[in-house]
Amino acid sequence: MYTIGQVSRMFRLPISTLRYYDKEGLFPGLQRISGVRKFNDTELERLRVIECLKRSGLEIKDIKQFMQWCEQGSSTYALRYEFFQKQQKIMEAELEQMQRTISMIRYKCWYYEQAMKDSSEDHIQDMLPDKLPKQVQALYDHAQGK
Amino acid sequence: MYTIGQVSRMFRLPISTLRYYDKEGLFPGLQRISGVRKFNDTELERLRVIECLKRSGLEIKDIKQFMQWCEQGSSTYALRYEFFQKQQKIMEAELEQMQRTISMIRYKCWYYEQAMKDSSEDHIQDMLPDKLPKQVQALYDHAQGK
DNA sequence: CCTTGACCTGAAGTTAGGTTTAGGTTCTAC
DNA sequence: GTAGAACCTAAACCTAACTTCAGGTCAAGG
Repeated sequence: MYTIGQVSRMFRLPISTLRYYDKEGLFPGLQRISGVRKFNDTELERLRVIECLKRSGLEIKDIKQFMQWCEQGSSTYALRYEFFQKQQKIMEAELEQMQRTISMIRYKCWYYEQAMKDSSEDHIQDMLPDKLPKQVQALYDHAQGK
Repeated sequence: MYTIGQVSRMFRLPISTLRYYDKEGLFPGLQRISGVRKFNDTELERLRVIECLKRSGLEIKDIKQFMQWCEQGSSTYALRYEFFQKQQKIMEAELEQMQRTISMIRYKCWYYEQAMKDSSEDHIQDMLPDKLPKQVQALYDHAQGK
């Protein structure tokens, strides 16, 4: 069993954040001994899940809902399964978006490298929108979702 | 040349957002005719870049800085190049993080599918941390950054 | 003339996810 | 028995990125 200070150090999260999560209901059933929070392995695992779900863009209230389902036992497996299925689809779409964003940024890197060499953007502008060098054209097209 | 209403429709952005961007200095040198904003192709291209940079997680003030460099002409190519280089590195790290997050979510999908079949998590818990089915173990390990 | 639609402004309001503050308890060591 | 460390609470504060509001200008159509 761990105190809030120990958990804070283990996860490199401010104590205030852990208390905030608790207040928001992210640790239903968290044990307390004379008012002091006691985190056990269940809570550590939950905290790992919280960090993952936060990274996936979910809001605290949705994470709270999930934790409540966990608290309710095996009757909510189906709900929890759907929850992750849905989030998986969202994340896969976001991944694609992110890859397009990266293509745009890589294209811009090439663009300014070239602009530095030429001391001008004119030469590049003449190649737009479909006469760029092959590799660069691929980035450019990918960025536009083509 | 386009009015704010036309640009709003073209980009599916609220008019208030475009005005906010302007107020924050994201369109330096935006033309006005008797007080009314007139967006031309330069601003449309800038808006595309703004959306990309926002997706990449940059703050308005950083985007503003970039737009000011654009306004200053060819003397700032090197700065703009570095700007995108830096952002590229950030995004590539974020992409990896995101892929780990997706692995975790895919693992959880499998987990609850299995839990539903077994009507219990016990069987799965016994396989942790390294006796999961091969494909699932790969997801699990990847999620932990291994 | 006057109404309608599209634009303008500055200022206040909103939201999420925390963080900070002020004041209080509890345990351990000297 | 008192000092310090580590915990507790409620409530106020913070920030970014918008959004809403209240009030005003201006051009075109009936």
